Amino acid sequence: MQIGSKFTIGVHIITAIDYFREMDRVNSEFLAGSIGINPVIVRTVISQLREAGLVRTQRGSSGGELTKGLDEITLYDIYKAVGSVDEEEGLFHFHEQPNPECPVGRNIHTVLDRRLIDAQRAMEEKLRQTTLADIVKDTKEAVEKESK
Amino acid sequence: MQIGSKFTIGVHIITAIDYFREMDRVNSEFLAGSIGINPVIVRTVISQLREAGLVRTQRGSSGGELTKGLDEITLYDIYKAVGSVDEEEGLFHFHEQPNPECPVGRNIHTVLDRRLIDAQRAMEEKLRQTTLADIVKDTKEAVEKESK
DNA sequence: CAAAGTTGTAATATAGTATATTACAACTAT
DNA sequence: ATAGTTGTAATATACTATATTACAACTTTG
Repeated sequence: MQIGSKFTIGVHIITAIDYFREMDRVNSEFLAGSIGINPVIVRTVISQLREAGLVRTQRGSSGGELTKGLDEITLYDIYKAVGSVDEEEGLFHFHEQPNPECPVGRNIHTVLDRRLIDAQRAMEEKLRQTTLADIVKDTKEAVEKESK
Repeated sequence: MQIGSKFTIGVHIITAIDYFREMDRVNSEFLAGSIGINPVIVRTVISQLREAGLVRTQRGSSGGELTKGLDEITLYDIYKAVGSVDEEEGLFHFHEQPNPECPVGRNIHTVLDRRLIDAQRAMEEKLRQTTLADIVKDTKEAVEKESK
């Protein structure tokens, strides 16, 4: 099981919006071309980024812009914005009907849950430690290296 | 997206095998009853636990036993055993066709990957920190509390 | 040894979800 | 006014998790 690609798509989108800031025509079609997916998916993900307050876009008007500095946007913000993991359900799918008549069955959930949440949090904490400034910086450096 | 329930099922199985060690007839049907799933799923998961060297079972002969001490089995061992996350693919699904003709497209993968792997590892590291001895101990304590 | 019970596994079904695609109204820019 | 763009709904497709049926191989029991 994997966390859906909307997360990396979201990162790609924000990176590209900044990277191609000077250019015009950075519309959903252009982004879709860079990412290698359908433009509608781009617009869907951008909608989620907008709802999360990360980008501004306008119906009819091409392109969009970031509402915050790159260093104020973390991977976690995007992960959350696109709903990579359902808030209610969590990262780990627990079997749903442990038997309440069994001592193990009626306690395993409580016993395990704390640990599963901890593990999920540790992953999310790592995502908080990288900002989009890091990503754009590394991307530019990688592009620099190419021309040598 | 969620990590499949085979993981928590695996934890439940090992916990129950130990918890009901004294009893006989801890077969796949009994376990299925405790977990609330189909016995075939139990046998499938047990097969994976066996292949990972965590339990011993025998065709035709009811029940099974652990091959290690509970304190030598971590949540991570079970997570790995049941293949919660594909080794090749990783936890995060990356969009598969970023455009190599775009500077962002051809570098985003390399730039992001390291961070995604780090995040996944942090989660897995947490899973390594809990042993099945912890789980069984907590379960027994929870059962104790019930009778008060 | 025969009968009953159990495991291991294959084959198939079903349901849920990610992603793709079509379509179009609402809006902007020219 | 015309062309281009976004936002979003509706639908299709493919993939995966889980459930279920079936049965051969094997063990245990009487």
